[in-house]
Amino acid sequence: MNKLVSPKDLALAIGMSESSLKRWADRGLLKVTRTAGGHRRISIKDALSFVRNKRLSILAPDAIGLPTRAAQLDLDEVSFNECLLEQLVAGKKEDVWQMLIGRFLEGASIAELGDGPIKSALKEIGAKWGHEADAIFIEHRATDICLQVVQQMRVLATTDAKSFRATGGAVEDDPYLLPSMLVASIIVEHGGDATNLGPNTPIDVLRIDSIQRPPETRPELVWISASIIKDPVKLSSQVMAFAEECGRVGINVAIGGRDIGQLSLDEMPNLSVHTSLAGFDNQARQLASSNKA
Amino acid sequence: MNKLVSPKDLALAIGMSESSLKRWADRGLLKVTRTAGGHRRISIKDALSFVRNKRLSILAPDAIGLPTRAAQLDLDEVSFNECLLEQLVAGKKEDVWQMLIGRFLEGASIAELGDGPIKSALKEIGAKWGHEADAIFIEHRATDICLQVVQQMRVLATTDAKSFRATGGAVEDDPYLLPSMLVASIIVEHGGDATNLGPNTPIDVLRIDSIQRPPETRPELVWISASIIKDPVKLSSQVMAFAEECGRVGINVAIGGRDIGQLSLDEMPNLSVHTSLAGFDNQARQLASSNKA
DNA sequence: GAAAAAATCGTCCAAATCGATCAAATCGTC
DNA sequence: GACGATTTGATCGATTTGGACGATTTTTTC
Repeated sequence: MNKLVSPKDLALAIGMSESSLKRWADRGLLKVTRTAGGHRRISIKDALSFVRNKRLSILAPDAIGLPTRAAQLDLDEVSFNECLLEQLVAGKKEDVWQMLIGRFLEGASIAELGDGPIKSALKEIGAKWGHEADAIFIEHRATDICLQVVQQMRVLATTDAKSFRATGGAVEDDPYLLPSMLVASIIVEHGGDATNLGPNTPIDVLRIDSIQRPPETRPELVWISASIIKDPVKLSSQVMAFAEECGRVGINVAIGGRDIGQLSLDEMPNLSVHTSLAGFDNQARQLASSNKA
Repeated sequence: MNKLVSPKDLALAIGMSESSLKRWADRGLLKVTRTAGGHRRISIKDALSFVRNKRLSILAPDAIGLPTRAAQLDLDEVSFNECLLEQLVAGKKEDVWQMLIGRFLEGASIAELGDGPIKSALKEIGAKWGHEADAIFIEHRATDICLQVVQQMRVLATTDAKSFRATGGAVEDDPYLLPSMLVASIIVEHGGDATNLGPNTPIDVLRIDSIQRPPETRPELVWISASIIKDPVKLSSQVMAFAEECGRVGINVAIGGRDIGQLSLDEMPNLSVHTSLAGFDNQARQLASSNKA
């Protein structure tokens, strides 16, 4: 994953000329290191970030040491999702990695991938089998694979400059890691600084990292993920109270998750209820752009 | 810490050729000492300053690192741990990242870092505060930061060739992610192929990915992490039964974790009880080397 | 301690890359 | 379509890199 490639290799991989690569590097569009003798070397991470930013596609993955991708360009969305589900069930880590990271590099957003293939695959996996041991096995393994991929996307999307801050996690008694990790990654993708408090995080804990902080260090957004809700009534009132407190100090609250429908939440100007990751994506984009100005 | 490395090691570590390293050394760009017979030797200190100076990135840390033995507790070690604890409590993601990944790149093994700074910091965090909201906040945030770092080490350590296979996870009702992730990373560090089934994984689920697989695809090692044990008696008998079944088909079982002392386990040839990550580390090393032959 | 195996030496050379230059291709505008 | 501005791709001699070689040193093994 962390090999160095030459400008020629990368040029070959993306079907551009070596001259252009060198020029882009010299103009700072592509991060390069130099050998002691002055030759340019590009880390895979920087190469991939560049490919994604420039909206290029990798035509010859093997030129930069990436495993050749099975012909997926001609796969329509439905069969892509089916194929991913198949690989996830089979535990083919590398194949899943290639499929998802491939899409990511072609410009797909984390939210798109999370709402689409990942969500539908995990939903299918959760639904098709019961709670037998083998069902749990498939689910745990698939979750671990997805976690690794999402974490990798988070690393690939990380930039130095942080445009806004956000904190969040999954509610108490919700053990799911992935949704909250996805939201954190989406925030990072938009240049934000995300603190993911992970699964099983009571609202009181979110309060600590938001309202109870000194004003300058407060996040601009708090996200709440609720895949499993034990006590909808209690959680509803907790969220409402929390959102109101946040509203008084100008913090936005965004909530989403599989079981979000069980909550009854009043309308509030600073409270967004998202039924998909796309909602978080939009909100993150808005926050990022408003902070840039 | 006065370890010497050869040009080949350093070349491997930074992804350059041995020839170039030798040439650079002869040109005076890289400080080298010579053995009596004329072989070049480079101190880690000089190697790192060279790498920093040239802004090269280290690709294969294990090439210049040695699996060092028992942690040497000098003053530096203590203040390093104190500093890490401080940064973790403050939530300084980047600093923690830099400290731990830095150590990793300098050659520290994942097991060392897990047994040393990470374990002591999280233990301290868990102990010092009670179960108030702010304590949970600190703990969740610190755990997330450590998880990201360990995940990244796992990626950095990943190689193509897989020398052996292992599967494992944390026992039922144990929600902790980190220990099992650490073990998975250690396996990968030694060239193994690790399937981490994550927290809250019943023994029956481990059975699916081990004994119940077709013989050729069975893992050679199953690890069990037990940070929290709800029913020690039941778990003991479950583990014993599982280990016995594994023994019959030649699978090794390794168990460890904070609350491992609560279990009463009989001696078995294929069952290892580890009180630290170093135990897993050794076992992984043995498996890797025996498979290479 | 001697023999065998592995690592490193210095040297050589083909291939890759450098920076610079320039013609061709592409773009935006009129 | 014409035209200036920009981007791209190709080419050049000079330099750097990486792999190969037999000879020597270091490490491992018995």
